[in-house]
Amino acid sequence: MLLTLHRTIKTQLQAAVKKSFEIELALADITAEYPPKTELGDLAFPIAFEIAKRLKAATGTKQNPRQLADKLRSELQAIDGVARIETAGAGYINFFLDRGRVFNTVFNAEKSLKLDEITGGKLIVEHTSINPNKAAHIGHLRNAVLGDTIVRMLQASGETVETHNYIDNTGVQVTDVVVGFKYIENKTLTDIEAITERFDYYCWDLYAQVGKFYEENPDNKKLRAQTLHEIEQGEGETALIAEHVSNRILKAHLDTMWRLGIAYDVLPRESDVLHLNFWQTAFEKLKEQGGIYFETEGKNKGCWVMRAEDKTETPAEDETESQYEADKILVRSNGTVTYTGKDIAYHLWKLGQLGLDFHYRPFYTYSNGKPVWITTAKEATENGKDLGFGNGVAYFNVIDVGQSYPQAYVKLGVKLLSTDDRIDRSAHLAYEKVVLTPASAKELGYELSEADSKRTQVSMSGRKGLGVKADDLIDKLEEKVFAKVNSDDRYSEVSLAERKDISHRIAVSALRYFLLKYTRSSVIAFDFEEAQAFEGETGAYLLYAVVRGNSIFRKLREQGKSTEVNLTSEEINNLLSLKENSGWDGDYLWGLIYFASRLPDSLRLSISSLEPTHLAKYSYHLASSFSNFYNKNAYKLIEQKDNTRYQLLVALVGYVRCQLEQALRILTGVEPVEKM
RNA sequence: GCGCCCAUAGCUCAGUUGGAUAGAGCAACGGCCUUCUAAGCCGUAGGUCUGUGGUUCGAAUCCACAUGGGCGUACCA
Repeated sequence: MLLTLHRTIKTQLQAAVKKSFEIELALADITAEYPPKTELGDLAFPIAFEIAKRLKAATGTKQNPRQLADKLRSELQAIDGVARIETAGAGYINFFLDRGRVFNTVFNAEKSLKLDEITGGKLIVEHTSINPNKAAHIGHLRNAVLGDTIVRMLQASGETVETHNYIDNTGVQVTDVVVGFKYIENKTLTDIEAITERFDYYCWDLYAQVGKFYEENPDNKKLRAQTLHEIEQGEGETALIAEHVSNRILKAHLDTMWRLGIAYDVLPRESDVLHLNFWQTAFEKLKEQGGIYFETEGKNKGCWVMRAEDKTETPAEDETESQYEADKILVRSNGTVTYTGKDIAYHLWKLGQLGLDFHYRPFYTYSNGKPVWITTAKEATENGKDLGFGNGVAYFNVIDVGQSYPQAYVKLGVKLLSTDDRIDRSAHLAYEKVVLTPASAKELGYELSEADSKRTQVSMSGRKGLGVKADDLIDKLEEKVFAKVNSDDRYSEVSLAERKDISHRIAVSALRYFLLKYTRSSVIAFDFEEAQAFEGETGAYLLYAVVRGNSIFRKLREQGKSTEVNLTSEEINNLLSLKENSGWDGDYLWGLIYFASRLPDSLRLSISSLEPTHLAKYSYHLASSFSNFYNKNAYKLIEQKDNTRYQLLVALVGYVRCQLEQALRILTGVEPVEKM
C-alpha cells in the first residue's frame, strides 16, 4: 500500500513539474526521503532543488528552490492517503500521511517481506568453501554468516535460492595435511581412521607442523608435489587418505556451521570438476569462441591466457612488458589447468551454460532432517540429478576480497561464453578479513615475530596455526551466557536442558550480529571482549526486544485479556494525534509504527547493495525504539483501562514485535526464546 | 610501477548512493528496579568527518592532488 502511495505522489509531482516548468521528469528521477523528524512529515521530496538546477542549466538564471517548492505545492491536488502537504527548509516538499489509513493497512496486510522486484529465477549463493584440511576459524565464520544471511534475505524477499559450498578436496591444502600424516607421523589410512580425538583440531595442529617441515628442509617440498600428483590421479592409498581427510573435515565444518543455523543444499567438489572433464569442455568452447590465446613468446610462452578486459586485441609490439601482467594464465605450459580455469568451468555449470552435470549422492543429514548432497564423478545408486542443481539465473560468490583478481577473470571467462545476461547479474561479494590484534594473538598464546608485534594487526594463518577456532569461540560464548543464565533467578523454574538451549540461542544471535554489524569492506580486528558482548548493540539485544514483545502477549493471555483489534481509521487518527499530560503522545507512537513499516525498505536496500549491515543496523534501531516505548508508563498495556487505547497498543506491539521477529530470523536464524 | 580498499567522538564502527542540526555501541559521569523481564531505560560530556584545493543551492559522501595504513598484481589456491 505504501508503495502504491509513493507512486501516486510521484506521479502527481511529475505532472505538477510539467505544468509549472515544462520539464519532463522520469519517475525514477524523483527521489523520496524520510525527513529527520516526525514534525517535518513522513515523506520528503527535494525535487525543487533538482528543478532549480535544470532551470539554471536551461536559462542561466538562478532560482530560489523554496519558491519553486511553493509553486509546485500549489499545483498539487488532494491525494487519497495524504493528510497534508507542506514546504519546508530550503525547498523541501513534505507529505504528512493519513495515519489511521496507513496503520490499518500495515496492521491488516500479510506480514510477509516479499518484494515485487525479484528476479524470479533460481539464484545460486556460494559461501563458506573452506579448504577441508583443518578446523574452521573466525574468518570462515564471517564468510558463512554473510553468505547465510544473504541467502535468508533473498528468500525472505521471495527469491528461490540454492546454497553451494565448494569443496577444494584436491588442492595443496589437503595435500599438506596428507603429507603430514604420511611423512611426519608415518601413518597409514587405518591409523588415521583410528584417530579418536577431534579430527579437525588434530589436523589444525598437524597442518602447522607441515609448514615447519617444509621450512626445515626444502627437499620436503618435493613430497608435496608428488603427493598432489597422486591425489589428482585419484588412485592408491594417498588418494584414499586425502578422501578420508577431506570428507571427515568437511563433516566437522558442516557440524560447526549448523551450530549457527547455517546449512547448504549441495557440495560441489573440485575432484569431480576435474574427473568429469568440465574444464576440457569449457576449454574447447573458449578456443572456439576465440577469447583465449596461446602465447608463442614472452614470459607466458607456451600457456593459454585470457586478456584483461580492456585489451582483448593482441597488444601492439611497442607495448611494454608491464602491460602483459594483466593477462591471466588458464593453462600452464606443462598442460595443467590453473584454479581460474577450473573455476570458469564450474561457473559455466552454475549458470547452466556448460552442457554437463555432476552426479550426486546424499552426504549428510541435518538434525532437522534436511539432507545435503555432494557431487560425485560416478553414477550413484541414489542419484540427485533430478533435483536439478545448478542452472541458476545468477550467482553470488561470498569470497574474501583477496580473491578479487581471479574472480574478475572467472566472470570475464564466463561472459565470453554467455548467451544471455545472467552473468551480468552475478557478482563476487568481496569482504575483508578478520584479523587479530597483537594483543589478542598473545592472549591465544602465540609468540609473535618482532615485525608482527609492531603491526596494528596480524593476519590469521592456518599455516602457522594462528587463529581463533570457530567452535572454541562458540563454546566460550555459550559458557559465558550460560553462567549468566544460571546465576539469574528468572531461570530458577527452567530445566537444565532448556537453560542450555536458551544460552545457545543467545550466543548464536550475539555472534552472528557481531559479524554482521561491520560493512563488508571493513577489516574486523578481532577482540574477544567485543565478540562476546551481549549488551548494547548486539544480537542478544535484538533477541531481548522480541522476547519482551512476546512476554507482553503472554501476560495478556495469562490475565485472560482479549488481543482482538477492531478500530476505525478515525479512532486511530485521533489517538495518533493526541498529546496529553499523562504521557500519551500520538506523534511518538506514529513515529514508531511508521519506522517499523520500513523493514521492507531496509531489506530492499540490503539486497540491492548485497550488504546485510543495513538490515542489521535498522533492526537494532527498531529494537532500540521499541525498548524506549516499552519503558514508558503511559503505554503499559496491562494498566490500560481505555478500550480504544488498549486496542491500539495491542496492534502496535503486535506489529513491531512481528517486524522484529522477521528481522531476527533473517539476521541470526534464531527463533525467539521464551525467557531471557 | 599499476590496481583495489580504508581514514568519521578516547576505543570499535554506521552514515539509505549529494540533502534539513553528522549518529550508534563501548568506555566515563549522573539518575531509574514497587519491572507488561534492569541482557533494559533516561540524561551529561565527547567532532577541524586525515590535509589542501575543486564541482554547486547544498559535500563526510563526487573530482584532483597529498599524507598515513591494509591488500592484490604467481605457470599458488
